[in-house]
Amino acid sequence: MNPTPSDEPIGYDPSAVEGKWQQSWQERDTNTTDVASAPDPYYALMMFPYPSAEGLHVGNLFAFVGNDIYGRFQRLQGHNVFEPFGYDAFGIHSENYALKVGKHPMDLIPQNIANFERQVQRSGLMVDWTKKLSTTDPDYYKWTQWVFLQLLKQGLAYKKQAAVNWCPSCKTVLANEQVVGGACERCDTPVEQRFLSQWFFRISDYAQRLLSNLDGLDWSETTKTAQRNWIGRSDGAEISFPVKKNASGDVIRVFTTRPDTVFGATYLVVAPEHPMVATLTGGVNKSAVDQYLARSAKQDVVTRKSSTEKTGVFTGAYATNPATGKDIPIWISDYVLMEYGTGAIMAVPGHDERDFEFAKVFGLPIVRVVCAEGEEPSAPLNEAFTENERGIIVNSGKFDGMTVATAKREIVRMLEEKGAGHPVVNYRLHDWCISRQRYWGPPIPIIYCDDHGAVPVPEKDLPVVLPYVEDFKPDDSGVSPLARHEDWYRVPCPECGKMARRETDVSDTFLDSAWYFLRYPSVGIDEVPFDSSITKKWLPVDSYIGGNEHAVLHLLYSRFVTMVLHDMGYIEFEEPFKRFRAHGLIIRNGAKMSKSRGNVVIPDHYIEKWGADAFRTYLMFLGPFEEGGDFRDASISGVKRFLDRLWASVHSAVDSQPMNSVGDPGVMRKLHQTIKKVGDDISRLSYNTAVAAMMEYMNALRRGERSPSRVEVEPLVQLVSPFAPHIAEELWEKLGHKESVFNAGWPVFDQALAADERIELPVQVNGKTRGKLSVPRDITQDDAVAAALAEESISKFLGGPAKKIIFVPGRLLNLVG
RNA sequence: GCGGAAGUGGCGGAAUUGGUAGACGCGCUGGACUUAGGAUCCAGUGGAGAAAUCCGUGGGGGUUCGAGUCCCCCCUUUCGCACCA
Repeated sequence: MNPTPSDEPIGYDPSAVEGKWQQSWQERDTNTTDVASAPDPYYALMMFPYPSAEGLHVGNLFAFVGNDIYGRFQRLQGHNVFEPFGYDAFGIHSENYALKVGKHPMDLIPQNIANFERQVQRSGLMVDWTKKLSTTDPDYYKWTQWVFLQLLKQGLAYKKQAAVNWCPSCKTVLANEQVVGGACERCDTPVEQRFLSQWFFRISDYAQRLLSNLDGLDWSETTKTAQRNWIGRSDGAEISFPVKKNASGDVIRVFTTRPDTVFGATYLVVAPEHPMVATLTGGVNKSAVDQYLARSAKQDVVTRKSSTEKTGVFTGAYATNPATGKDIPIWISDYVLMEYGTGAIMAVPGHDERDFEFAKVFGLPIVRVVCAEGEEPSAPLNEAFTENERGIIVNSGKFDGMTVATAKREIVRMLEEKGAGHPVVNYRLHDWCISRQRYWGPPIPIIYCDDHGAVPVPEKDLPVVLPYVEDFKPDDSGVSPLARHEDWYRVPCPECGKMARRETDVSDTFLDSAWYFLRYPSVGIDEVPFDSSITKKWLPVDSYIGGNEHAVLHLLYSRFVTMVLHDMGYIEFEEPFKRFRAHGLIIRNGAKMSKSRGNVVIPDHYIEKWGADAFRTYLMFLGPFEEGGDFRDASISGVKRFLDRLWASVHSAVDSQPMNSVGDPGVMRKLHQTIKKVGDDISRLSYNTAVAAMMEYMNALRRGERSPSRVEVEPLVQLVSPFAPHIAEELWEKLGHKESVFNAGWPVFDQALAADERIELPVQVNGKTRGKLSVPRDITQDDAVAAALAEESISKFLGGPAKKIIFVPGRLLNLVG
């Protein structure tokens, strides 16, 4: 006789079990991957974290566990899984924090990493710790500097004086991507404009390739969309407007996506920073223009980009509209941006909202050149008519009557014949500014020599080590703190040996993370950044999981760097991540977790109380992995109860039953259905439903106080192992196995055992469910109808004979009266 | 403004192709065991109704034998981008 469940000791002590197995994994190298000779490599990568001083929070853990489950599942499928871990520890975030607490980042970061690592280890990830990296390690950033030199070699790194975003609080330049709504992404301070000499990467050269390749990637659709929008391809034309005033043959080139409206271009507008402003401006207008330029130069970027109020000034000059032959005035306004297109536009107030507004403010002519069907060409415009789907061209000479699409093509052809225009594709994507006037980053490996200019540091001299300096605080000078350390920056020129000066700026953290996935498998190899045969074996990354906040920046930069290294012949692939899935965000009380809200959850005490296994499983159970969910500690107990019942079931099965016990047919059917479902669900990261399926099976195992037998419960240990690895190992051992459960493979799914021979067939009358019939799975339509009509509770809804019968074999019967 | 995602019980959420709406868990209710239970186990649990039955997936239309799922309009929330010509 089996003991009744209520007499069993229920519940187990997670900390003892988890400590035991974490130690065992370490001693037995269970999680170490043989990168050199693994026969069936699978690279399961997660985005490496910034090791903050607060430590790991549940948002990090949610992502790591999601990846870990996927990696462990792939291992159970027979792959040699490589799951590395590292730290993205350079950057403003670390540095600002170090300043705040009055410590040096070189002292602080190792402490943070140690704390972080303790937490990560405690959560039971299948990480190969022999391949750990930190971007702040000279052995790593040596190669980050090498990457910079490769881009330089390819002509893809260049220095230019440019208007850059300057955060007066962080005292550094920000990339366009780090400016959110005109303010610093990090501290919300309004960003100012400064003119500094900066290093840029020519990512815009790769815009089309970065865009086209997206189609072939197995990535979350939302991420691909974000990248497409960021790259921002727009098809249009460049049109030249000869300047009337001077005889030197100057032309103003404009970019437009609406060449079909060129007959309605009644004035031109150039950006205040446009190089031709000075030559255009004459006599009486000069003082007004100077005033306007001074005003907009002073204005911070926030106000300029956020206010839609139109301001501007007339230059006094005119240009000729190549379509109409008429002279039109040239204005200056800050609603035209120098960084997009040519920095000049043709204004078509009839068909562009911004131009319309501007024309209204300054009383400029508004001409209609597009009509809706049935509308009079002379109909006045009370607002810009921008609907181009149904638009018909009017007041445009021989082009009248054409659709917008046709006119676009024909008018560009006409302009081309006149030499006044040609089709052009423009991208929103700008070159990547990588200079940072800060301390905490890899020094850019350049030496400035009076005779030889900017000389790259020879590769043999890498790394250019970031020196330990006490005063690493940035100042308002616009140069890095390293520029205050002459003993560091005074070095001989590599070309001629004459005293020269190091570049004192450091590079953007996004450069650190743009290639780390290439390094992981080759960690420990000092001669090269990534060994070619190991790289060929492990890359591109098979599965990459990370946050959608990096949908644009990190993922785009990584793709760019990978393409460049591919073009240089270092690697054989040009896309680094075959498959990418963005995980969701864990929120708390309906709000995003943040320090300012004080709702950040640190996992430590949850793990202490419930165990890592229960906590991991709970995180995966609280909502769809790709959407995230609300963290509420209320329902952890349900998951722990599930693990307790698993524990009790295995113990009772092993302790009180013979080895050759047989399973109940109904339970075994459910088991095989569960094996199938859990495997399918994990494959598509539907972890919450996988957990639900296992719980459902557990309910079936113990329904009516039955004691499950060994064959019923043993495979469940394997199914649960990706989620709750420690208890799975313990129970696997209890079941008599000597090897790790992660070397045991996935339970074999038997289709025949999973099939139900009888099913509950829902019967509808006129589309409303009126009953269920227990019938053989392969029942014929006639038999099903007969059985349905025999049921008084069903047939009573059907007045007479059924006029129509819809029968979906095995699924449903619908009788239409 | 543009683009994406989403609105389902008291709560978190299921429903892979149009086919039993509410799996699984929390909570709640009842019971068992117990000196006790905020432990454990079993069972029940969308709403209304004594029942038959009716009503139910943000709101309103539509397609269909059948709609949470498809189409049109509207409302709400949320995340990106935003004077990009």
